Amino acid sequence: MTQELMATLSTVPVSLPRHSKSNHLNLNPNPNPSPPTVNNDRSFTNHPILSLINQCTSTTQLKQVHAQMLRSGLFFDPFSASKLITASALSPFSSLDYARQVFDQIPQPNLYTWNTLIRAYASSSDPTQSFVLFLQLLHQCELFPDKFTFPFVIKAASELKAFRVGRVFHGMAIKASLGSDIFILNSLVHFYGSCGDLDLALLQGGFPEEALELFRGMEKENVKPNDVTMVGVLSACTKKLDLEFGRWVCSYIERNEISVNLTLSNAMLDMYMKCGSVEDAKRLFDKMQEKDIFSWTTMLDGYAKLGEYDEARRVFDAMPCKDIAAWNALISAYEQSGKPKEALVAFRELQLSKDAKPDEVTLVCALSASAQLGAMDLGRWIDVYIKKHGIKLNCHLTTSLIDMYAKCGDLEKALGDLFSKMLEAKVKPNAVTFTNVLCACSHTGLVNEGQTLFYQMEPVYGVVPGEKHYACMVDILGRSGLLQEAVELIKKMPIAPTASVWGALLGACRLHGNIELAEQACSYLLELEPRNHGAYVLLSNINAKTGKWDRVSGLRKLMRDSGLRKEPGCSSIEVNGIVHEFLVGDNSHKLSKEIYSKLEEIAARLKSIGYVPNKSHLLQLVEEEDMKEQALNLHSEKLAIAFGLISMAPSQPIRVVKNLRVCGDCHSVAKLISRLYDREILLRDRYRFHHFKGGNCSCMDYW
DNA sequence: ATAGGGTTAG
Repeated sequence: MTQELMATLSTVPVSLPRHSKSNHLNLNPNPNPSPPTVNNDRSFTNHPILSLINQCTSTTQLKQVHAQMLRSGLFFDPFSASKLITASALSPFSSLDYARQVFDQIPQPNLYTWNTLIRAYASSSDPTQSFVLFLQLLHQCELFPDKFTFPFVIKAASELKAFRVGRVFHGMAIKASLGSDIFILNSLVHFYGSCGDLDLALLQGGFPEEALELFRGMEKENVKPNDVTMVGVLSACTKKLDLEFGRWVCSYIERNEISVNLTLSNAMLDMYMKCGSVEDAKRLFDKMQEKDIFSWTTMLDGYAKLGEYDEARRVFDAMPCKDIAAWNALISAYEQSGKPKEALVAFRELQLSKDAKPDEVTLVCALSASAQLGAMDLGRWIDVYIKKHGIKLNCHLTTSLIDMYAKCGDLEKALGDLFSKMLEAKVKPNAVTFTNVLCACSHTGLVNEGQTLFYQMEPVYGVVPGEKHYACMVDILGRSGLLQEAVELIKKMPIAPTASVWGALLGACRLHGNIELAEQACSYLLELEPRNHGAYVLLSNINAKTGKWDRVSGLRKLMRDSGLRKEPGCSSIEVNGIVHEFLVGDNSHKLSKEIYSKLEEIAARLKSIGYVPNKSHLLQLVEEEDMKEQALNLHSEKLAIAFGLISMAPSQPIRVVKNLRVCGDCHSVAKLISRLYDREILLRDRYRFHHFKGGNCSCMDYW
């Protein structure tokens, strides 16, 4: 829809009248006089029915007034109709659908009426409707957009980050001699700044710069920037992380005696915080006489983004009232910086506090944290919560649900259920959705489905494949043995192959024992990421598999010399909604004794069926550098599985998440446990998913 | 005759 509109708008013949800057009298203001049905008698201004409109407190009451207006004929007076539109579109109990119905019945809506509806749509959930109306205004009636119309449609363009459409509005406003209107300029400054998040903006050097250009241009046009302008200018500085210019703007505000209200102070706070001057921000914050929820949240978010969690928490605790944005700032900061456990603790706190109700953002964060931890119980609970509260499944929420189910091992639910439903409901998948879906295809070995989707991405869904999608596709192809196809795909990439692309190829080479290609992939990978521990491990693994021990020890030496060390293995498991973490040889858990005796029991049972722990040179090298025989039993994933066996009902599958690749011995043991104890085990490691059932694993022993 | 532009979380 947006694309269609953009195309239309960019070809719109601009035939706007030039708004005279001087006060010339327009001798022929309306070449097409209104039809006779329209009553232009101004005495209606004080009509008693009109005063009723202002007393309405519900749509039902408005409808009653509407009926009276129809009966009395007042509805056919454009001014009176405009009053009804304003009430139905902008009042606190507004219903845009109803406003639109009313609008469609007005024979000759005046410009005020058009503008009111365009304005209401601009800040609605569907701002494209502003564009639709704008086009109708241009093509279906004699009226022309005026200085009120443009700020609203530009606002809609900001909301949608519709850069091209917004730029067309800018051009049209200039042609209509409205290029110096401070309201239009301010909305444009904000618009250009707000388009700065797009990938496109990054490629083109950033639109915040255009916002600043507009501000500089105001000087030449002799338009005096005001406080609202400066909010937009500061916000553009924030996007550019340009502290120097930000400071200059603050002094400009002072020099030009621009009134500094709370909003402007907040914009300054945000600029200082995000551009890296916490001191300036703190100084200003402490000095501010009046603070609102924005001031507090800006400080909170600033500290959280800097990783200063204690300080963030202090600000949060000091807040006089905490709305959902404040909670979200805290929760998302944890979730985004690899602290999913802390994120969920805060999420739980929010539910207990009853300060605010979780919204889409909160739920997306909580789902993402659940996915990171493999906490499917909580993930499912959130799924139910969404349904129970009738929360509309938008793209972000659906994508997070798909991610959560896929990462927690329910690929069927993620792909078959959620993704299909998403398409059915016409919710547009975005780049992240495709990453999750392709990843799920790779884990379930859905080569054809993955390939089809990948090639549909751009033509059907308008999502340009990025490096992550290529990496997934290389993985899907390579894993199924189509190494040559994978190489061809890499060659055809319009963007430079990234480390994850080479990593995927390397993994596939390991699986299919292609040393030659592996060496190539690895050297490309190490060129991009010289400190990639996994690359060395994989390459050693392939060489060891084919007995090239010289190369193996050479690689090991290389690793040692470069001081590369493996991060400690860590596994987590969710039991009754609480996430437990285990490190290698961990005995800090309060049920540690029971866990270790369970492990002994397992070892004995395995031994009785003839199982010999796999302590081959290969595994020692690859998985745990200084692994001793007994250390096999102390791996974090084994501890987590043992804990699951003693603490969960036999009917429940055991879900474990490990931060590194699962060790070969642990993999064999998990398979046997799934048979001996008749338990499903779902183990997600850093790279893929292992679903153990009846003695087998879904990865078919290739990982 | 009526009105408009701005700041925090993802």
